Amino acid sequence: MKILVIEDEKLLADSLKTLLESKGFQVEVAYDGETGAEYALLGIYDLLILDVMMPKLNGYQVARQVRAKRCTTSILMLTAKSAVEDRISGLNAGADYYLTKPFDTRELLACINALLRRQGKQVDELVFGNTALDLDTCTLVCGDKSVRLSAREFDVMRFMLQAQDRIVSKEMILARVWGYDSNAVENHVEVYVGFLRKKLKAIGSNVRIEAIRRLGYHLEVEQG
Amino acid sequence: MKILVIEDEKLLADSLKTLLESKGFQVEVAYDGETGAEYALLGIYDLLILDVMMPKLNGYQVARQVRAKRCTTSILMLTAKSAVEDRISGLNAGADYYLTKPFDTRELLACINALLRRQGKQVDELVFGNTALDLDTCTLVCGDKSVRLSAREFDVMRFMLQAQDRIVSKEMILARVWGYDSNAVENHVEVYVGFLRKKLKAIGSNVRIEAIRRLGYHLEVEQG
DNA sequence: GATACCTTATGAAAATTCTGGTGATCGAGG
DNA sequence: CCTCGATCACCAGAATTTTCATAAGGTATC
Repeated sequence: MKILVIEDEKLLADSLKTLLESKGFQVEVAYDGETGAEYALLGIYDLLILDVMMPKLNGYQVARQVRAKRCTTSILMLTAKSAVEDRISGLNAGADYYLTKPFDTRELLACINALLRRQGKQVDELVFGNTALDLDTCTLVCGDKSVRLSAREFDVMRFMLQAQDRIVSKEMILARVWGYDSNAVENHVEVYVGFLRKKLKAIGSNVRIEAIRRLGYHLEVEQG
Repeated sequence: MKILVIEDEKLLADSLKTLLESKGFQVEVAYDGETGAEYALLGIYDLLILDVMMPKLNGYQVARQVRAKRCTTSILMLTAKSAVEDRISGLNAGADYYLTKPFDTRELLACINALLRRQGKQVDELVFGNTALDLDTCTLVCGDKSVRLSAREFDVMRFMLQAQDRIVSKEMILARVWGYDSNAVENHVEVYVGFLRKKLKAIGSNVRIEAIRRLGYHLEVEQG
């Protein structure tokens, strides 16, 4: 689970980082809105924690910018402003939750869990067509047959399943699975899609990974 | 959009119903936790608004019961209890948002919008006539028929749909889709307009791409 | 050191995209 | 109303790009 904290108060930002890392999250920090928005748009985070009052771009602007680019990462807004109007602006700008400082750390963690749960990233299996991906055992299951996936295969498969009906580009898969700063190339994705197709067929799944030229891949249920 | 309100204070429940219906939602009300949980488990609602203090089953219990049955309807908890512990219990019981009474109606509506937005129920699409361009799957949809567009076809179609009623010149399309510095020629546009017309006809769309001599192209809805 | 996994490389295959040409259509001007 | 030039539609095949499948070399792990 990757979380991006966008917060200009260094003290708070760093204590957030420490808190969240102690709970097993991967955390990165941006200290102003502009770099925050830039990071966020990579689309590799599961959650943004976003302060409102910041230099360069404020939190509302960051949220709007992120949503305008059709980035669907969950946003938790965190701010000293407690007026109702501010909460409304935050939610309308695209935030998913609004918490006012000072906040209780247990409440923050409960919010984070609620948001991640809602993303369907905490369930123990992802289902598509007649096939399920068991997140505990990294196994593809179809009827009474099943096959274990390697770590990479699993990451790629999970990302595609989470995208649901949307088309996922190879860049997105690369950024998410290999990391945006790795030097992996698109052929890696192609090879792993090949592996996955083979394993899907082996268990008799009706799920097909369809290639869409220039755009990426797309999951489909085979009709027949 | 269907909303279920579970609230024992009849006055509040009914005013919520009125408010939400005035915003175009379909609303049903349950006046205690037991019947509320029963209704909720039908799985036909897009959102539950759930009071905590209620006879028979309280809000936490309802939420837990709903989640235990793997029902993923969004839950907005609404209560007079404002202690942090209560908010944490609510979120951990499976709620997606926690609002304390008395609440501002505009804030309530902003929350509801945020929750429904997160459900991704509204697909991203451009609509014209009886036809829609699904931006997630790059597909033209008309009734129950649909056809996938190639990357170029999609770019051209999107540009025209975004132009709405305006006439778009071939230069504009070239600049926008192929890039102002490419060496593509106007015939490219003509060819792709041809492709699009064929696909529009194939799905029975009433959208026509009309050529306007010397000026460019224009979308029209065929009258019949 | 055997096994599984990840990365890199390659050529074949497939689909999209581009090209040039031909015939159809339109509108202006006589 | 007819002619002519310009514009547009359409087609078939070429060129290019993208994807697939496979193999082989590295690396980590037990």
